[in-house]
Amino acid sequence: MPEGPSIVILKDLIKDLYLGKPEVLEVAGNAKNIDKDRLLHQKIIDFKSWGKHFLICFKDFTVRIHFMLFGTYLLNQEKKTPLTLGLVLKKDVLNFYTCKVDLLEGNVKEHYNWENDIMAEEWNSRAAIKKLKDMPEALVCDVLMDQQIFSGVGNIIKNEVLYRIRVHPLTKIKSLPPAKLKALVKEARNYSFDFLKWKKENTLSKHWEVYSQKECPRKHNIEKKELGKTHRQTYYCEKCQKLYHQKEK
DNA sequence: TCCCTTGTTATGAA
DNA sequence: CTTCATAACAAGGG
Repeated sequence: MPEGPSIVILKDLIKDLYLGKPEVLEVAGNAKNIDKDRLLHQKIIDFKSWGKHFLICFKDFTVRIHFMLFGTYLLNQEKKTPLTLGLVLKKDVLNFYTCKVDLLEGNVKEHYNWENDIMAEEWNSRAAIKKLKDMPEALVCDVLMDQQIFSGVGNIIKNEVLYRIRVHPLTKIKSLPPAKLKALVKEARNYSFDFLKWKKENTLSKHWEVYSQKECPRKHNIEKKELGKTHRQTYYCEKCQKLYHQKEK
Protein backbone atom coordinates (compact mmCIF):
# COMPACT_ATOMS: atom_id res chain seq x y z
CA MET A 1 0.00 0.00 0.00
CA PRO A 2 2.27 2.77 1.17
CA GLU A 3 4.60 3.95 -1.62
CA GLY A 4 3.64 6.95 -3.76
CA PRO A 5 2.30 5.07 -6.80
CA SER A 6 -0.14 3.13 -4.61
CA ILE A 7 -1.54 6.38 -3.30
CA VAL A 8 -1.99 7.57 -6.90
CA ILE A 9 -3.99 4.41 -7.60
CA LEU A 10 -6.27 5.20 -4.66
CA LYS A 11 -6.66 8.83 -5.71
CA ASP A 12 -7.50 7.87 -9.30
CA LEU A 13 -9.95 5.22 -8.14
CA ILE A 14 -11.87 7.70 -6.03
CA LYS A 15 -11.62 10.60 -8.43
CA ASP A 16 -13.19 8.45 -11.13
CA LEU A 17 -16.19 7.92 -8.89
CA TYR A 18 -16.70 11.57 -8.12
CA LEU A 19 -16.65 14.19 -10.79
CA GLY A 20 -18.86 16.35 -8.55
CA LYS A 21 -18.42 17.41 -4.94
CA PRO A 22 -19.81 14.72 -2.68
CA GLU A 23 -21.13 15.62 0.75
CA VAL A 24 -19.98 13.73 3.82
CA LEU A 25 -23.18 12.30 5.30
CA GLU A 26 -21.65 10.37 8.17
CA VAL A 27 -18.24 10.10 9.78
CA ALA A 28 -17.06 7.01 11.65
CA GLY A 29 -13.86 5.62 13.07
CA ASN A 30 -11.50 6.02 15.98
CA ALA A 31 -9.21 8.69 14.53
CA LYS A 32 -8.19 10.80 17.48
CA ASN A 33 -6.24 13.58 15.85
CA ILE A 34 -9.19 15.20 14.21
CA ASP A 35 -12.57 16.58 15.17
CA LYS A 36 -14.82 14.41 13.04
CA ASP A 37 -17.68 16.90 13.31
CA ARG A 38 -15.66 19.24 11.15
CA LEU A 39 -16.27 16.93 8.19
CA LEU A 40 -19.94 16.29 8.76
CA HIS A 41 -22.20 17.72 6.03
CA GLN A 42 -19.22 19.32 4.31
CA LYS A 43 -18.56 18.88 0.62
CA ILE A 44 -15.37 17.24 -0.58
CA ILE A 45 -14.00 19.51 -3.25
CA ASP A 46 -11.06 17.37 -4.34
CA PHE A 47 -8.99 14.26 -3.72
CA LYS A 48 -5.24 14.68 -4.08
CA SER A 49 -2.04 12.87 -3.36
CA TRP A 50 1.36 14.14 -2.38
CA GLY A 51 4.03 11.53 -1.98
CA LYS A 52 2.64 8.94 0.40
CA HIS A 53 -0.11 11.27 1.62
CA PHE A 54 -3.72 10.90 0.51
CA LEU A 55 -5.57 14.19 0.77
CA ILE A 56 -9.29 14.75 1.07
CA CYS A 57 -9.82 18.43 0.43
CA PHE A 58 -12.63 20.55 1.81
CA LYS A 59 -13.20 24.25 1.35
CA ASP A 60 -11.36 25.41 4.46
CA PHE A 61 -9.28 22.39 5.45
CA THR A 62 -7.88 19.10 4.24
CA VAL A 63 -7.88 15.66 5.80
CA ARG A 64 -4.55 13.94 5.38
CA ILE A 65 -4.30 10.18 5.49
CA HIS A 66 -0.96 8.45 5.86
CA PHE A 67 -1.05 4.67 5.63
CA MET A 68 2.32 4.19 7.29
CA LEU A 69 3.50 0.60 6.87
CA PHE A 70 0.30 -1.39 7.28
CA GLY A 71 -2.52 0.92 6.32
CA THR A 72 -5.32 -0.17 4.02
CA TYR A 73 -8.57 1.12 2.61
CA LEU A 74 -11.80 -0.46 1.44
CA LEU A 75 -14.45 0.94 -0.83
CA ASN A 76 -17.98 -0.10 0.15
CA GLN A 77 -16.65 -2.92 2.28
CA GLU A 78 -15.69 -3.43 5.88
CA LYS A 79 -13.24 -5.61 7.72
CA LYS A 80 -12.63 -6.64 11.28
CA THR A 81 -9.69 -4.46 12.23
CA PRO A 82 -10.70 -1.22 13.93
CA LEU A 83 -11.86 1.48 11.55
CA THR A 84 -9.66 4.55 11.72
CA LEU A 85 -11.78 6.78 9.51
CA GLY A 86 -14.97 6.02 7.61
CA LEU A 87 -16.73 8.50 5.35
CA VAL A 88 -20.26 7.81 4.23
CA LEU A 89 -21.07 9.59 0.99
CA LYS A 90 -24.27 9.47 -1.00
CA LYS A 91 -23.21 6.57 -3.20
CA ASP A 92 -20.19 5.10 -1.48
CA VAL A 93 -18.47 4.43 1.80
CA LEU A 94 -14.74 5.07 2.11
CA ASN A 95 -13.09 3.12 4.92
CA PHE A 96 -9.52 3.69 6.05
CA TYR A 97 -7.70 1.37 8.45
CA THR A 98 -4.47 1.50 10.42
CA CYS A 99 -3.55 4.92 9.20
CA LYS A 100 -2.59 8.24 10.64
CA VAL A 101 -5.17 10.96 10.11
CA ASP A 102 -4.48 14.67 10.40
CA LEU A 103 -6.38 17.83 9.63
CA LEU A 104 -4.58 20.59 7.76
CA GLU A 105 -6.09 24.04 8.06
CA GLY A 106 -6.55 26.39 5.13
CA ASN A 107 -5.60 25.86 1.53
CA VAL A 108 -3.80 22.60 0.97
CA LYS A 109 -1.42 24.31 -1.41
CA GLU A 110 0.07 26.15 1.56
CA HIS A 111 1.08 22.82 3.06
CA TYR A 112 2.77 21.08 0.16
CA ASN A 113 5.14 21.67 -2.68
CA TRP A 114 4.27 19.34 -5.55
CA GLU A 115 7.65 19.92 -7.16
CA ASN A 116 9.06 17.20 -4.94
CA ASP A 117 6.25 14.70 -5.40
CA ILE A 118 7.82 12.00 -7.55
CA MET A 119 4.46 11.24 -9.21
CA ALA A 120 3.30 14.83 -9.81
CA GLU A 121 3.17 16.70 -13.09
CA GLU A 122 4.92 19.50 -11.24
CA TRP A 123 7.91 17.26 -10.42
CA ASN A 124 11.08 19.32 -10.72
CA SER A 125 14.17 17.24 -11.31
CA ARG A 126 16.46 20.26 -11.29
CA ALA A 127 15.27 21.18 -7.80
CA ALA A 128 16.01 17.62 -6.69
CA ILE A 129 19.51 17.74 -8.13
CA LYS A 130 20.15 21.03 -6.38
CA LYS A 131 19.06 19.61 -3.02
CA LEU A 132 21.28 16.59 -3.55
CA LYS A 133 24.30 18.72 -4.31
CA ASP A 134 23.73 20.47 -0.99
CA MET A 135 24.26 17.21 0.90
CA PRO A 136 27.53 15.83 -0.45
CA GLU A 137 28.17 13.47 2.47
CA ALA A 138 24.77 11.75 2.28
CA LEU A 139 24.49 8.18 1.05
CA VAL A 140 22.42 7.43 -2.03
CA CYS A 141 20.39 4.84 -0.09
CA ASP A 142 19.37 7.58 2.35
CA VAL A 143 18.62 10.39 -0.05
CA LEU A 144 16.19 8.31 -2.09
CA MET A 145 14.11 7.80 1.04
CA ASP A 146 14.19 11.50 1.91
CA GLN A 147 10.60 12.68 1.56
CA GLN A 148 11.71 16.29 1.23
CA ILE A 149 13.51 15.39 -1.99
CA PHE A 150 11.72 12.33 -3.39
CA SER A 151 8.25 12.43 -1.83
CA GLY A 152 6.63 9.09 -2.48
CA VAL A 153 9.76 6.98 -2.82
CA GLY A 154 9.84 4.03 -0.43
CA ASN A 155 12.08 1.08 0.19
CA ILE A 156 11.08 -0.90 -2.90
CA ILE A 157 11.62 2.02 -5.25
CA LYS A 158 14.92 2.83 -3.54
CA ASN A 159 16.34 -0.62 -4.10
CA GLU A 160 15.13 -1.00 -7.67
CA VAL A 161 16.35 2.46 -8.71
CA LEU A 162 19.84 1.80 -7.38
CA TYR A 163 20.03 -1.46 -9.27
CA ARG A 164 18.77 0.13 -12.47
CA ILE A 165 21.47 2.78 -12.38
CA ARG A 166 24.06 0.24 -11.19
CA VAL A 167 25.10 2.29 -8.19
CA HIS A 168 26.03 0.78 -4.84
CA PRO A 169 23.78 1.96 -1.98
CA LEU A 170 26.71 3.20 0.11
CA THR A 171 27.96 5.64 -2.51
CA LYS A 172 28.09 9.23 -1.27
CA ILE A 173 26.46 11.98 -3.30
CA LYS A 174 29.76 13.83 -3.70
CA SER A 175 31.31 10.72 -5.26
CA LEU A 176 28.63 10.19 -7.88
CA PRO A 177 29.68 11.03 -11.44
CA PRO A 178 27.37 13.76 -12.78
CA ALA A 179 25.70 11.37 -15.22
CA LYS A 180 24.88 9.00 -12.38
CA LEU A 181 23.44 11.81 -10.29
CA LYS A 182 21.14 12.69 -13.17
CA ALA A 183 20.26 9.05 -13.69
CA LEU A 184 19.40 8.69 -10.01
CA VAL A 185 16.86 11.50 -10.21
CA LYS A 186 15.51 10.38 -13.57
CA GLU A 187 15.05 6.75 -12.60
CA ALA A 188 13.42 7.62 -9.29
CA ARG A 189 10.55 9.02 -11.34
CA ASN A 190 10.72 6.48 -14.18
CA TYR A 191 10.65 3.50 -11.90
CA SER A 192 7.80 5.01 -9.90
CA PHE A 193 5.68 5.07 -13.04
CA ASP A 194 6.66 1.50 -13.86
CA PHE A 195 5.69 0.63 -10.30
CA LEU A 196 2.32 2.29 -10.91
CA LYS A 197 1.73 0.35 -14.13
CA TRP A 198 2.82 -2.99 -12.67
CA LYS A 199 0.89 -2.45 -9.45
CA LYS A 200 -2.27 -1.85 -11.49
CA GLU A 201 -1.59 -5.07 -13.44
CA ASN A 202 -0.88 -6.88 -10.18
CA THR A 203 2.53 -7.86 -11.51
CA LEU A 204 4.73 -5.61 -9.41
CA SER A 205 6.65 -8.32 -7.54
CA LYS A 206 7.33 -10.22 -10.77
CA HIS A 207 9.32 -7.26 -11.99
CA TRP A 208 11.56 -6.89 -8.96
CA GLU A 209 15.18 -7.22 -10.01
CA VAL A 210 16.73 -7.02 -6.55
CA TYR A 211 14.10 -6.19 -3.94
CA SER A 212 13.31 -9.33 -1.97
CA GLN A 213 15.31 -11.37 -4.47
CA LYS A 214 17.99 -14.01 -4.01
CA GLU A 215 19.84 -13.29 -7.22
CA CYS A 216 20.02 -10.42 -9.66
CA PRO A 217 19.03 -10.75 -13.35
CA ARG A 218 22.64 -11.69 -14.14
CA LYS A 219 22.47 -14.53 -11.64
CA HIS A 220 24.74 -12.96 -9.05
CA ASN A 221 24.04 -13.34 -5.38
CA ILE A 222 22.02 -10.48 -3.85
CA GLU A 223 23.18 -8.84 -0.65
CA LYS A 224 20.59 -7.96 1.96
CA LYS A 225 21.77 -5.55 4.62
CA GLU A 226 20.42 -2.82 6.86
CA LEU A 227 22.15 0.26 5.52
CA GLY A 228 22.00 3.99 5.94
CA LYS A 229 20.77 6.25 8.71
CA THR A 230 17.51 4.41 9.16
CA HIS A 231 18.84 0.88 8.74
CA ARG A 232 16.23 -0.06 6.19
CA GLN A 233 16.73 -3.32 4.37
CA THR A 234 18.80 -2.77 1.28
CA TYR A 235 19.02 -5.35 -1.49
CA TYR A 236 21.86 -4.95 -3.94
CA CYS A 237 24.35 -6.75 -6.14
CA GLU A 238 28.02 -6.25 -5.32
CA LYS A 239 29.01 -7.17 -8.84
CA CYS A 240 26.54 -5.09 -10.84
CA GLN A 241 26.38 -2.01 -8.62
CA LYS A 242 29.47 0.12 -8.40
CA LEU A 243 30.64 1.79 -5.22
CA TYR A 244 32.07 5.14 -6.24
CA HIS A 245 34.74 6.79 -4.14
CA GLN A 246 35.65 10.42 -4.38
CA LYS A 247 39.01 10.88 -5.97
CA GLU A 248 41.72 12.01 -3.56
CA LYS A 249 43.57 15.14 -4.53
C1' DT B 1 4.09 -20.23 14.82
C1' DC B 2 7.32 -17.08 14.06
C1' DC B 3 9.46 -13.81 11.31
C1' DC B 4 9.27 -10.19 8.40
C1' DT B 5 7.84 -5.63 6.43
C1' DT B 6 5.92 -0.83 0.63
C1' DG B 7 6.87 3.99 7.38
C1' DT B 8 7.16 7.53 10.54
C1' DT B 9 7.53 9.84 14.98
C1' DA B 10 8.32 10.27 20.07
C1' DT B 11 11.68 10.00 23.23
C1' DG B 12 15.83 10.48 25.47
C1' DA B 13 20.82 10.30 25.17
C1' DA B 14 24.90 12.63 23.87
C1' DC C 1 19.70 23.85 21.63
C1' DT C 2 20.59 20.24 18.26
C1' DT C 3 21.47 15.98 16.45
C1' DC C 4 21.28 11.26 16.56
C1' DA C 5 19.85 6.49 17.67
C1' DT C 6 16.59 3.55 19.35
C1' DA C 7 11.94 2.16 20.54
C1' DA C 8 7.36 2.08 19.56
C1' DC C 9 3.38 1.16 16.84
C1' DA C 10 0.54 -1.56 13.43
C1' DA C 11 -1.77 -6.00 10.36
C1' DG C 12 -1.12 -9.50 7.18
C1' DG C 13 1.58 -12.66 4.32
C1' DG C 14 4.90 -16.42 3.82
